Amino acid sequence: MSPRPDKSEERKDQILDAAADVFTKKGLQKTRMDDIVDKSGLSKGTLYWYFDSKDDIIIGIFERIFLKESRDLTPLITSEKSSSERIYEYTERIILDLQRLLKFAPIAFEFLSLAFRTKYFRKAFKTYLSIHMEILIPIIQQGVDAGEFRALDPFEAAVAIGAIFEGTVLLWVYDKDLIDPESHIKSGIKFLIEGFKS
Amino acid sequence: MSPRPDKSEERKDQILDAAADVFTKKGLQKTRMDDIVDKSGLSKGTLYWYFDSKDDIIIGIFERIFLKESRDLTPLITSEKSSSERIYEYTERIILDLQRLLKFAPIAFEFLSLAFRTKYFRKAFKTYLSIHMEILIPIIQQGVDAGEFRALDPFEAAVAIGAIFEGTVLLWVYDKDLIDPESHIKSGIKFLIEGFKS
DNA sequence: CTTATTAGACTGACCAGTCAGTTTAGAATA
DNA sequence: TATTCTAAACTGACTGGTCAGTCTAATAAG
Repeated sequence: MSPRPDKSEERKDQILDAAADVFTKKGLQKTRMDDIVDKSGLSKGTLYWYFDSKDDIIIGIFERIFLKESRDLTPLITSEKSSSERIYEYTERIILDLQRLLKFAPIAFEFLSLAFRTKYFRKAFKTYLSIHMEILIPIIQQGVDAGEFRALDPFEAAVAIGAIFEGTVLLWVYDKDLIDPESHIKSGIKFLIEGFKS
Repeated sequence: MSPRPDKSEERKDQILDAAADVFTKKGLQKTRMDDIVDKSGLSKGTLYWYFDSKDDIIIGIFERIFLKESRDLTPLITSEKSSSERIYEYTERIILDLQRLLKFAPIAFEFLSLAFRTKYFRKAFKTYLSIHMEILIPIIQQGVDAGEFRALDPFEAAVAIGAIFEGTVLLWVYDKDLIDPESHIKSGIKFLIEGFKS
């Protein structure tokens, strides 16, 4: 069809790479389309050829960070190992991706405030949470059934685990010198698992 | 001295009331000075008589939310009660203020992203965290000393408690139908305390 | 030669902040 | 007690810069 080779994926990546970089440095709002133009080495016309608007680019970045790279954690649900071990493994896997995510923390919180104002983001975050809950709840339920954990509400326990993950990152934002996300997530999860067992 | 009674405190409050309202509804960035003008019933000139800039008003709002209303929690450090009881009481006190804080959640996350970009906010959040850590750590240390808790790092434990608070609120932002901040904070803290004891 | 792609100058809406002037409440004066 | 006087308090039309998005012309691949 096209008399020229389709470079659209390459170009879109090029634009999103540049945008991610500038957005992270300057913030979503303070970033100008011209900043992305300069950083990408393309022109404004090209940017608008591939993306309809700044918001469109913002959503592209969001999906890249939060949705695209969803490692498949479902095998953990049916593993042979004990529930505790599987939760620790889940923790390890999340932590593997943590450095990448922390780099985007500055804009992550801007996305979060968008969750209050636009339906798209509200829905996306809801999905993000439910994916993780649907992995954790069965694992915990199995732990209860097997007598490994005491009688507890698996949903409440899963929420507590999620809170440790997210909350530790938040405390790190409060004080990046004081909090080490990796080790404090690990110790927090350990405390919880002990609590599940007692 | 002044040929007219000093209404500056009243006026500043009036402006901040209006600003808090509009900021929460529209966001820091999307809010126009004219929105605050309309809401406050004052004129633009008056706004700039009392505040130097929009940023100045934003900082005023921030301090009102995060710094002014710091209930005094220090008595908990030296109470007669057990460490667990004191942590539960600390939890109850935080929860008392939770509804007010959740109302401001939409802008709280905008403040958080400012923590990455401006020194003032970075410092303020650091202070906020240290205030809470300085209450929790001694309580936990006493629990360890008294044999109520197993040998654990009081700082790590305090971070875990803080993470439950902040993280539960974050999960609530992800899905406001699924998460009930009040009850999930309580259950999360309970799991941790059990973990401290085991 | 056709058409996807690229370039970047340009437009117009928007909005923080300004400023020249007006009003007000109390102080000073007589 | 009535009458200036003063400075703080207030007003809102205006300005100047900014920036998302558009448009037209140029380019180059096939």
